[in-house]
Amino acid sequence: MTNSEAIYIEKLRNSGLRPTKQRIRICEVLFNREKTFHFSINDLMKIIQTKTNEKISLATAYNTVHAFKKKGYLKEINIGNEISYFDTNTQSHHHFYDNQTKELVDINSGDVEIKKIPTPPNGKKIIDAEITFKISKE
Amino acid sequence: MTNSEAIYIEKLRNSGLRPTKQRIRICEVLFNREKTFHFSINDLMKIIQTKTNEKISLATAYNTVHAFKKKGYLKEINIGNEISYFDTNTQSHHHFYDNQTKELVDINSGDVEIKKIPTPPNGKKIIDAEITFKISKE
DNA sequence: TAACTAGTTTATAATCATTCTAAACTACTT
DNA sequence: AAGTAGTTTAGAATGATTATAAACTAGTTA
Repeated sequence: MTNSEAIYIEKLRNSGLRPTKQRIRICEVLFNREKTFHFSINDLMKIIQTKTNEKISLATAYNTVHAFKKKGYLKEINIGNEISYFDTNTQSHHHFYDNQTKELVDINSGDVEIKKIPTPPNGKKIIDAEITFKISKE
Repeated sequence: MTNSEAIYIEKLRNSGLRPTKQRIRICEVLFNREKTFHFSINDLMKIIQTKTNEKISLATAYNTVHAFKKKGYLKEINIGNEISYFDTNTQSHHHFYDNQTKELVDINSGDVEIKKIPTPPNGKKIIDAEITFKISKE
């Protein structure tokens, strides 16, 4: 057992999720990284198929990613509506979105500031604000 | 022929789109309004079925909405990735999005101001910036 | 260790929005 | 009146996601 495995087993147990082979593999793929990571379920499947011998079923990938999202380890990002992207950076932050390449790039929270905030409709409160800066080739 | 029909026929012709029955009906549903209007293809189908005797096929609804988008009469909005919404307000503007009710509300451009704008990645330029304020019950 | 139970995984089927297809139809031109 | 290019249409196809239900497994208890 590698060192990181032990960490993920701990993490999963603490979240009330049983540390199964599949979940540990997915943790390693997603969280064993320097930078935060954007991915689709399809990306995740490809990475697992390439880097691991074990097969993980598509349903498990969906189940696990949703479980991790529920626990706050992943954030779902909805841009360009075709498919869902997930982000290992779960803090509120903003994105560049390249319409041509469909690439998503995190923006450091400090690099953006909203000056004037609008009044929400009656009986509602603002719980989050996210800016998408659409970009294209110069 | 009503007055508005004539206007839409003109508008369609000027855009290089043949003024068919179906397109004129859709224009009336979408553009004969005081306020700007958010809708899904499904919404549009329902409205047409309710308010019109003529049936319009689903494919035509998609074709027409996409044609109108291409001509700049509609704007596609991608929030909460399940389905596409379209907006008759084609200017760059911001939205409140109610996660519970899935409702989308326009924000007046003057009510929001971005103070600090991040530097885009190399070779890219920012073409648009849109803020989504997620709201929920107080 | 053996047996139990609730939580998981899995292959497959089902669903739902959207796009494709190809045949019938129609606006506009000549 | 005929031609042709653009449109509409029903239905099939696609692709992401979710549901299903049977097989499997982690953790508990005896």
